[in-house]
Amino acid sequence: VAQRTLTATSFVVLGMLTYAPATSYQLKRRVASTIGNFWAFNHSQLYDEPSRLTAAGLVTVRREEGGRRRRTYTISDDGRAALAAWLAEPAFHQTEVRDLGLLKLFFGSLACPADLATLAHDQRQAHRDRADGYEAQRARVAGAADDFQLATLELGIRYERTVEKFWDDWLNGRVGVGLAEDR
Amino acid sequence: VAQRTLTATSFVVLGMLTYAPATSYQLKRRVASTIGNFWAFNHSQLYDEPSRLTAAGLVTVRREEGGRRRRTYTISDDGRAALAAWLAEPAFHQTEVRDLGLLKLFFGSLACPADLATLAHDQRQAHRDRADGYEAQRARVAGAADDFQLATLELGIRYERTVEKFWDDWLNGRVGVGLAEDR
DNA sequence: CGAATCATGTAATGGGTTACATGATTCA
DNA sequence: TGAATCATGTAACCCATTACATGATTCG
Repeated sequence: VAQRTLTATSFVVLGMLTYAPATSYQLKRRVASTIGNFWAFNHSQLYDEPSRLTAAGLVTVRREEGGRRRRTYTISDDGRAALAAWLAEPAFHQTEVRDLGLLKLFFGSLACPADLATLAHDQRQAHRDRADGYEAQRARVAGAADDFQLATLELGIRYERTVEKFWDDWLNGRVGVGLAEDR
Repeated sequence: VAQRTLTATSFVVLGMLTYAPATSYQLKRRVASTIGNFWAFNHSQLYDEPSRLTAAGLVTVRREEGGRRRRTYTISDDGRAALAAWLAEPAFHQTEVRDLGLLKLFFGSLACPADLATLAHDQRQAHRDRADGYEAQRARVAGAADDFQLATLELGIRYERTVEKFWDDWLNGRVGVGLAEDR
């Protein structure tokens, strides 16, 4: 039962396994349709992390005999305890927003105006699409998902609409010092 | 002039160096007061990355003779070209929002109500503080920063207010399926 | 003048990203 | 039945995180 510091990835895997045992591919699908919306995990992470958690005794594996010899992971009591402990402790970490578009905007003075306009259009569209997608998803899963998952989705929608509006305002000259005062 | 794929960190460093040559510590300070607000870089990254960029020929170093033997980095023409090329190319990468609080909310069904309430209070306060901080900062730098940097800050403020309101609504039962319809 | 903070690095570990590979299904 | 996609992994490299360390300043 080797000890190590658990990462966000660890808790994502543990959390997903509380719903039901799963293979890495199933984890990938569960993640992709939920938190993967705003926090990307590439599939190899979801193949690696369960191994580590197994080594730490937080999940157990069972490998198929024949065929593909798939590995199915199940959360252990220790795993549930670790997850519960994490949920109970205060979350004082800063939110990270990693947005290449925003980074480019920051250095906008170095870019040519045409590229900036393209950037703004692309970003507005991308965030609008994303918001639309979330709303469609919400309509689809409204019955199945629990309130917490729906709340997460709700914040996702609000976030994307906020950013969409920002780029729209930017394109229309409504972002700037001059207008900062009128709330 | 070794070739390698440039990362976001690379462009942050290159971009910061366009303002003026800088030591790693100065980079750290410039970053901390701007994009470091929402995209964290630990200081060793800003000591490592310039070395890599030097190896790639995108910046040049000059080391002090006496005293601390500080290294001062200057962006090269190749560096400017690389930055310009990046700014000109379309940005089709998904925004990443890495928020531990949101992750905990997602798994809220596994937590006890009291911990969830604490979480919500903490998050609301944290995001409010952050928004207030940004507004203070905007007031402070309004004259000095360029429009693009101010725009970045503006989005930061809108983002934090959105999230603050989300947690506030959550605490007041105003996030949920029932109310989804009334826009 | 001692403590705290500022400033400037290096080292080690491990997690994440990318790329490589290939066996199963599905579907035209 | 061939192509495309789904599914299931492995391997290597590199960046990011953490920890370690220590010399300069500042300030009470």
